[in-house]
Amino acid sequence: MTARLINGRQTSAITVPPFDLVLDARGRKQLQEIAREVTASRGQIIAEQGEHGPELLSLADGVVKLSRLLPDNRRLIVAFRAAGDLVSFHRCDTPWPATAEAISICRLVRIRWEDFRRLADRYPALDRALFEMASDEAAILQDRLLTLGRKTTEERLASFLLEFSLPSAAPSSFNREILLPMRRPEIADYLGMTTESISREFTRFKRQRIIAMPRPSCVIILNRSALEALAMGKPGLGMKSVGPRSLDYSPDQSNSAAAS
Amino acid sequence: MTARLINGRQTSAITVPPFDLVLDARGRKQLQEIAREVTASRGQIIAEQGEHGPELLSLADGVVKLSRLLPDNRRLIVAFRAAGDLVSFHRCDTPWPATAEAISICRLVRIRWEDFRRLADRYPALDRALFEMASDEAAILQDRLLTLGRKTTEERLASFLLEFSLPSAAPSSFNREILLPMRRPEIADYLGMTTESISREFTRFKRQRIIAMPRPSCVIILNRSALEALAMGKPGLGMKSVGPRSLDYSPDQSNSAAAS
DNA sequence: CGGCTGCTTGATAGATATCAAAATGTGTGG
DNA sequence: CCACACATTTTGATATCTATCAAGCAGCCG
Repeated sequence: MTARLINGRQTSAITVPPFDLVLDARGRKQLQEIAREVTASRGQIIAEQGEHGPELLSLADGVVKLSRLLPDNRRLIVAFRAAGDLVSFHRCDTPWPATAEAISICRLVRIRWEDFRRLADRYPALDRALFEMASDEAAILQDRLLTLGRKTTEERLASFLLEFSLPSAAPSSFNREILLPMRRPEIADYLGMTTESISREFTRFKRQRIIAMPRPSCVIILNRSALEALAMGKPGLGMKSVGPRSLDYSPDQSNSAAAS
Repeated sequence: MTARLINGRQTSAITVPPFDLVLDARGRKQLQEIAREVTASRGQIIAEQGEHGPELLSLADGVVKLSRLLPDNRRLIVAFRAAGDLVSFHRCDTPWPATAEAISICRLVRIRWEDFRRLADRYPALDRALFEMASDEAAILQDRLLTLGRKTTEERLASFLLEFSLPSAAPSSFNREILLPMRRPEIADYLGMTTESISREFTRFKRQRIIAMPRPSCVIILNRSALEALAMGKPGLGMKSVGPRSLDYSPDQSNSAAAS
């Protein structure tokens, strides 16, 4: 029943948080007028990679996974989206770069690009907001690239758990508990590993008292700093090995170039 | 001498290609007025991860690598930039998400964010262009994520070679030849592998007559379709193994959700 | 209380990193 | 222009991680 959210966020009326922020009351009203709501349930494909969608999609509630496929079915989940997120940031004249699939009951807000553009012409801040979202997204993807390219399975899972626990301003007992809306194979496809490896690393974390796990979908962080050390790849703090190393390309001159 | 470019593109005056495209003559002139040119040579750090740069940087000439670092020196090159590219797409109030380093002699165009914003207020198309660049970047990063997360070393190197050969509209003999501005350790850090593995895969490709390599920095593509098959992970066309497979999460209902 | 589906665990194989050394390329100075 | 010295790349032998293959366990729903 109650749709599980990644972090317990909750929305009710038709709103698109990132855009609402930069609009005045009138703009918000116009946004609502061009917005339509639909729902999807677990397993439903919301948009397919390669397909040209005439609409911008925002997620009001639920969780969506964005994934890319190789011809032989190897798959990688590029991102999970939660309430308040835009499903994808691709430009309107470009096909969907990934397939979007609901992994829980979702409420989606649809806005036709055409209508959005008209609104954006009146509120240039919308374009700026779009840019900022896309650029934040790029930074996050860069981080994930480092994770998939250079971290061990242990470090990847640690990074994953921290990513899905709240930012943890005050370490209240609440955000120690993570309710995972995705299943093992989805975590595996998100981290570029196999279900089995995910499971083994979970077990290892449990044995080391870094986490507890009353159910497979609920992880309780017992030792956040250990997780953080692992996620950053801090050497000598529980690492299995040093992992691939990188040669240093010593700059053959003093550094002080463009950046003022 | 002649700075080696990734793809032989060439620029001369102070221009910022992606912006020039959406500006009129007057706008281009104003852009030139707020732009300053500097140069950097191989090994010079242009901007450091975490640092707040007050300027937008565009690359007029040369090649730059953008990399992220783990505390124990594992490193991943997030992207290479070539003539005409913006070095980074991060928003101005955000620190550099990666370190930028010149890997050949570079001519950089600097524009203060402050000045750029003033211009963008007059030319909203600039913000839109920025968005489109960032969103294209995100799509490319998603692709790289799939490459690093799910492809074998062989497939990754194939993807890499194709990425750095020209788009190949007409298969002229020219774009069969790739001049690599980066060295083995840099290719390794780009693909999340080791120098040795890169070298071994190159050797294998040579033995299979897929490429020729007169010098380490020059690769000639002899069999592009074989490379393409490998890069996509086509099964049964020279693959070493099937790689990790992904379970199917069969949607428990017919698909036809939000996308009209 | 079955029968599932999804998760965990175990044994093994294979891919790729690591360590070490040889070969090749590149640049410099005579 | 050639020879030498250093940097880079390639090759080889081995270890290790993680995927693969194969059962066994739970939790869940009918």
